[in-house]
Amino acid sequence: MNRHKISVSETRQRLLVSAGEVFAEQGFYNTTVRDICRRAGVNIAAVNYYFHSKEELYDAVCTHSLDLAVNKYSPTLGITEGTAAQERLHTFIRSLLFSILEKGQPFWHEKLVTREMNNPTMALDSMVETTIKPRNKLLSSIVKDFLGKGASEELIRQCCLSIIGQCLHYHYAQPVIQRLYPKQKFSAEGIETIADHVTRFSLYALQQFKPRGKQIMECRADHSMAAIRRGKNSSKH
Amino acid sequence: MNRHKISVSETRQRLLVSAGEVFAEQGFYNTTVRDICRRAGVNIAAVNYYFHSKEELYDAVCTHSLDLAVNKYSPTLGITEGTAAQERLHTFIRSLLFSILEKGQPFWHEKLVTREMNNPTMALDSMVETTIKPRNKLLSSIVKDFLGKGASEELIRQCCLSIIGQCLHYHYAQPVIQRLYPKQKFSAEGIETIADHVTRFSLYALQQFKPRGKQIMECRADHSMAAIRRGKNSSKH
DNA sequence: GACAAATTAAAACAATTGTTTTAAACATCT
DNA sequence: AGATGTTTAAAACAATTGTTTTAATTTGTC
Repeated sequence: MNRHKISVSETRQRLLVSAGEVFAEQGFYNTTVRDICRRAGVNIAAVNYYFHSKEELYDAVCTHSLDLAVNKYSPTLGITEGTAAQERLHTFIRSLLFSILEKGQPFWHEKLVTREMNNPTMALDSMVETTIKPRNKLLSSIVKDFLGKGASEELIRQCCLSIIGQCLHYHYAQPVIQRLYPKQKFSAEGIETIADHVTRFSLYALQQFKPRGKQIMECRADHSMAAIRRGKNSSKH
Repeated sequence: MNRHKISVSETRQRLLVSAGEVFAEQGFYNTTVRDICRRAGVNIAAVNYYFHSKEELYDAVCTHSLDLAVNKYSPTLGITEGTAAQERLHTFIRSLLFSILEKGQPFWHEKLVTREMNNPTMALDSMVETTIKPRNKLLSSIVKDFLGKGASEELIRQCCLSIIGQCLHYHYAQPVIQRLYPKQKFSAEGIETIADHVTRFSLYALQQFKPRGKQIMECRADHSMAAIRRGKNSSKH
């Protein structure tokens, strides 16, 4: 009977994978269960047999991809307390960009989240709690390091939105970016370049927002990014 | 007979208005012709009578709203050659933000374009030519003023994307911004505040990108934005 | 091998979509 | 007023969606 549920029927897993692929790519509303089943090589009825509906399948995909995300590819990764602020910023931006622009299962969740931000389903509320708020908190702490104690909550929030906005734009506007700049590459190499720019752009701005004082000199510092770049892929073609 | 086509049946106009409203709000795919007709107080068959299909109705809305946009509310408005670079930047950002965040007929077109950028239909290609490319060219020229002659095409492009990205984020991520910051207002007053921040943020970054030289002092200048603010609504509550 | 449960397959269902048909209502002109 | 062309209204159509039903097949256990 149901003594040992070994291999919860590979069909279920196949559905989960195919659904993750399509949902991350096209979003909830633009995806049909027939498409999912076709890719999974599975009968249509399977989605209602294993999950009870398209919605619950989507929920399953969300929690499953969240598991993958937090366990293996959290944007917090490598950002410790001790790290210098500008490097923490760079790491944050880099991870975010990779997770929304790179293809592949590990990055499904961020794509789902990014879609939800723009085109919500019933899953958004939980995503706000599990993913967006923590991510925002992390970025806020980084921004705070730049702006200092005196910075208002509003300014911090606005700067966070400016940074996130720059990143997500490459995801949201991908169709038109491809047309405007056909040479724009979204390979790993290309994403690194984008990350470098966004970091530099934001760094420059943040440094200027800092209250008047000693940083007048250091804000001019161009070696800030150089220091970040060094040791990664300093010689890129 | 068809000697003088007076008053092309108010129904057609009602359809055009309702369709513009709904398309701008929900995009092409999420809009049903039944919804459009209901709002217009018109029979379903009317859309196929006056326009031949949902697609052609959408096309009509696009060209009609483009007319309104270029004739009355072009983002070029007020940006002349002589104006100071930072004021041109502020004007550009302000107009863009207003046209995607404010409600109302005059701003339909930018909302349609913004939707197309993310979720293309057959209309995107023409929009790229008529709206996006010109707008990009304008912003590029402004950015160039900041970066100077020596700036590479790639840097200019990246900075433009950073600026546009910051603005459109407020449109794209509106559902989640509302949840994260319930106090965020998108009234005219609120939009002005956003425009001020995005301008300042971008200004600071651009100034730092400028090749080394005289601007070391002036980049620190906080009065740049103050000068812009002055004369608009210098005392806001 | 036989029986029971779990899984798969095919077909059908109900709801929604854009579109078309059909006829009624209206307007215009002689 | 009556004929003619234009516009509206109601209903039906075909295609697509998520879901369910029904029966066939496979799997596990004795």
